[in-house]
Amino acid sequence: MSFNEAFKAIADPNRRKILSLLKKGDLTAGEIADHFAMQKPSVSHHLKILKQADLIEDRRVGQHIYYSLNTTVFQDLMSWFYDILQKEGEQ
Amino acid sequence: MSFNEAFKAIADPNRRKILSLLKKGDLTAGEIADHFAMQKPSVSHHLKILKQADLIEDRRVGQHIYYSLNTTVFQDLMSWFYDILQKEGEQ
DNA sequence: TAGATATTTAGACAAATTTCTAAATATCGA
DNA sequence: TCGATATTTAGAAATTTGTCTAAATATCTA
Repeated sequence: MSFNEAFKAIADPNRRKILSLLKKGDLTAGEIADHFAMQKPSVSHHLKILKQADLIEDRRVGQHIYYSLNTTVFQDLMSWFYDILQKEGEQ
Repeated sequence: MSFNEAFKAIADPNRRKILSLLKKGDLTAGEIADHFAMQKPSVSHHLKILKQADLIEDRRVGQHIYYSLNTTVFQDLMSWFYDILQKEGEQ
């Protein structure tokens, strides 16, 4: 179910940028928002979509909510690409 | 420019299905449309989006237009995934 | 050249998406 | 407990997307 959600999630350049930021380490919602021109509620919305697609996880630490990459779904997406690129007979 | 277009193109499940069909071999627009419940102009629209994203190519043979995969852009998309999955220090 | 077949283009419309502002919720620290 | 800070939720507006029908274009064959 989250396979299609994940593909839709990464279709947005802002969300791909969020994923790239999180690759370097966990960040709070506010720290992520600092990298964008859009308002915080908009960033929050993108975070929600990434979370629903299981591409990121969150944990609250006091007032802050930390976001981190969840790489397991990425593997599934990669598999789809591998499958497309594989030649007939190689599968 | 077509990097973002490609990510958007593969976000749609019907378009991913078209790509999977073409993996097995080239098909005409009509043959592709036969695999879907939607009308031919809708399929044609999806083919146009995939073509603009450089994910497929077309060539006319008489009345038919054959579509085929263009795998070069897939490599670029894969690279993005690789980069996300790579751990810090491994890059 | 006329009719049939294959496909795309045009234009309309509903649904989904992206962004915003305002308000709500959660937590901290004095 | 109160005010400040961090973040999300709600709801509205503009844009984009996916699909349809009708019409146009291209090619083949008799």
